[in-house]
Amino acid sequence: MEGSLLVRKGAWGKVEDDLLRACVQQYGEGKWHLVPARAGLNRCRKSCRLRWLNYLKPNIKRGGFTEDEIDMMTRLHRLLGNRWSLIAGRLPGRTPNDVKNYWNTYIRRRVSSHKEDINAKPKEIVKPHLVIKPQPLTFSRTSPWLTKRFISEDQSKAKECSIQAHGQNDKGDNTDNKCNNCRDHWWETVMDDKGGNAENDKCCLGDKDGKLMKDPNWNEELSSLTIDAGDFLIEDQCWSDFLLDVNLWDS
DNA sequence: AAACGTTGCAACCGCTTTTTC
DNA sequence: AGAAAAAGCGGTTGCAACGTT
Repeated sequence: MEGSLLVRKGAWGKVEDDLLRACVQQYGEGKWHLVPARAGLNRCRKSCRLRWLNYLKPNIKRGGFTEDEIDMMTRLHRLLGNRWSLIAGRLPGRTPNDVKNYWNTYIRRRVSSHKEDINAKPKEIVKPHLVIKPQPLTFSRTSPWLTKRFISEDQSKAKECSIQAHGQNDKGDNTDNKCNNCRDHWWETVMDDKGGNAENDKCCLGDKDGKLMKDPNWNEELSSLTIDAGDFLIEDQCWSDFLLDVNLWDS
């Protein structure tokens, strides 16, 4: 189908929209290569996906951007650059295409006019921003983290130990068996915003005071870090949120 | 009223990344 | 492990609507 000369291009009609909407409602999002056939549309998968994501999706917000949204967008752009999908992910109801279009019209214009103002004034020195990016961790071959001792057979064990281990450990240390179970699993959920929750993350990464654990087998650089997690994380917030927000509001 | 310029948005294109086999 | 297919992303284009001369 895709690449065929018969595939329709250009603006979508109401009938096509209805067919696509009905198809997604019936089969759900995804499997876009099947959508044209399922919906009876003479469109390529890319076109169907784009139409759904940018226009037909139910929660899409229409109309102008609010001041708050513009402020957020500006900060996020300063932090992330042209990563429109990431920026849109932080603006509920806005699509990457919306954000990109808005930026390219309103804000770029505003920035360029601002630059003209700046050119009239003496130049100020701009401090470079520190961008925190995920770094690969390295473990030695003999690290217990890579041996069977730390690989669980049952994922439910992780949840179980998170619930059981902490708060019931009257010594408050991480050396008992329950906490070893917990340590087995923290990496499975630490970057998972949806599945995990902040409470579990704090639990799995830290001791009862919210301090990040120091494990003798950790990479040296990592083990030198001791961060008071409880001071930063608020309810329902995850580590990825925290890392982003640090850069976002510290500018 | 007509010609021309500008704007805003939807859609396309090509490339990269991820997933599947 | 590697190839192919699918998904995702950002840059760019096309065009209708609107404003200006």
